[in-house]
Amino acid sequence: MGQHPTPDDDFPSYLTDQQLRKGIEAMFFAYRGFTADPDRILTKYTYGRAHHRAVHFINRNSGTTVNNLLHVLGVTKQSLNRVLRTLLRDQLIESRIGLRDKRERHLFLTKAGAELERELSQAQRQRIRNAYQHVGPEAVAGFHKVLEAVMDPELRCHFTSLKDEDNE
Amino acid sequence: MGQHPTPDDDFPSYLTDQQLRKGIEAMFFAYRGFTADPDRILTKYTYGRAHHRAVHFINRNSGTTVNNLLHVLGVTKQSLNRVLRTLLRDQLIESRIGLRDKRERHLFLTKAGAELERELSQAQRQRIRNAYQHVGPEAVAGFHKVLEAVMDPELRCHFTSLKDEDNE
DNA sequence: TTGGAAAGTCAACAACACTGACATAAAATC
DNA sequence: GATTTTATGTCAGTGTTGTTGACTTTCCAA
Repeated sequence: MGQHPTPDDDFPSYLTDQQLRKGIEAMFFAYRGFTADPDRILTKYTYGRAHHRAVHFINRNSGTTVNNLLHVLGVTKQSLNRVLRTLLRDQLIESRIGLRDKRERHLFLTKAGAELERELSQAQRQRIRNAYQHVGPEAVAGFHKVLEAVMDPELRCHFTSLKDEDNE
Repeated sequence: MGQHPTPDDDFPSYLTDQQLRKGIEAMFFAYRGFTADPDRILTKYTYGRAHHRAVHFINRNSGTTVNNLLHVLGVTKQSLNRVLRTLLRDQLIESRIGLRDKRERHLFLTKAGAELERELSQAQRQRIRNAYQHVGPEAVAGFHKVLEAVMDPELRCHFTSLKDEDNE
């Protein structure tokens, strides 16, 4: 099954189990590279990947609530709270009580938090930029298509909602 | 910088910081989907993602040594050893002393280990297959190009060496 | 024969996820 | 107005996965 040596229209060669496994391994190795630069930087601050993710999405969606953030990140509030507490303690983020709904806390980056975010995202962007430049726009378009198709549908809405904001 | 509103040849629109950030977030959400199915299965066995990775690469490269495996996985021998110990205990893998070099341990999947590997990879392949089918071969080719370009050069050799074996 | 590589083990630790339980405040509903 | 639900925060405990450092055994090779 899937090991068909002579591909035809019904069974295209890019859908063999071997090709799929190549894609799986490429995803594994690429994700390592994808997180390598920020991880290296974060060790300087005794922070981890979770802090990066929090800072990234607070910058991306300034004023987001805790509840929204933990849905986007897909973690429990206890797990997120641990990260937010250290970021608040170190004054990298700010938490403001909601105006309409006073139960909600809206999260913002401080000046120092924005600086950290920039340092992390610059390194990560540089790697992606190099890769994009190397392969060209058509490959990048395909890359985006596949990634979106691989997402869970319920996670995809978080992504596309962010994407729509870009198109303003 | 990078927020150029009117892209030209020197600064193509697919290399703006916004586009790069989209790619970064797509990678984040897609990786979640990518690991979701195996993770769900693994909880049944009280195993984790590290067990999946070990089983995957032992299946991929049957008879591999511990040293080779920890280079591919990018973890310390202590971390890998903990995983291998439980897999040995549960008789999912086998460790044979090397014939030429008796210090080396060559790792093999048992029947039960091969079954687990199949269960995990089938779920993961199905998701990738659906994505590939949905976007078509050109997008898949671009996907592979970008992933390979994102990898660290020293990790890429592990990937390409695996890839070359496919082409036998 | 000696040096060093390969493998395994033990201990300690840290990051990051989980569950469960509990508290507080405020909104929403009955 | 009383009750329920929601949003948040916190405490305790647990598990996986990674790390360092130290130590031993085995064994190839110079």
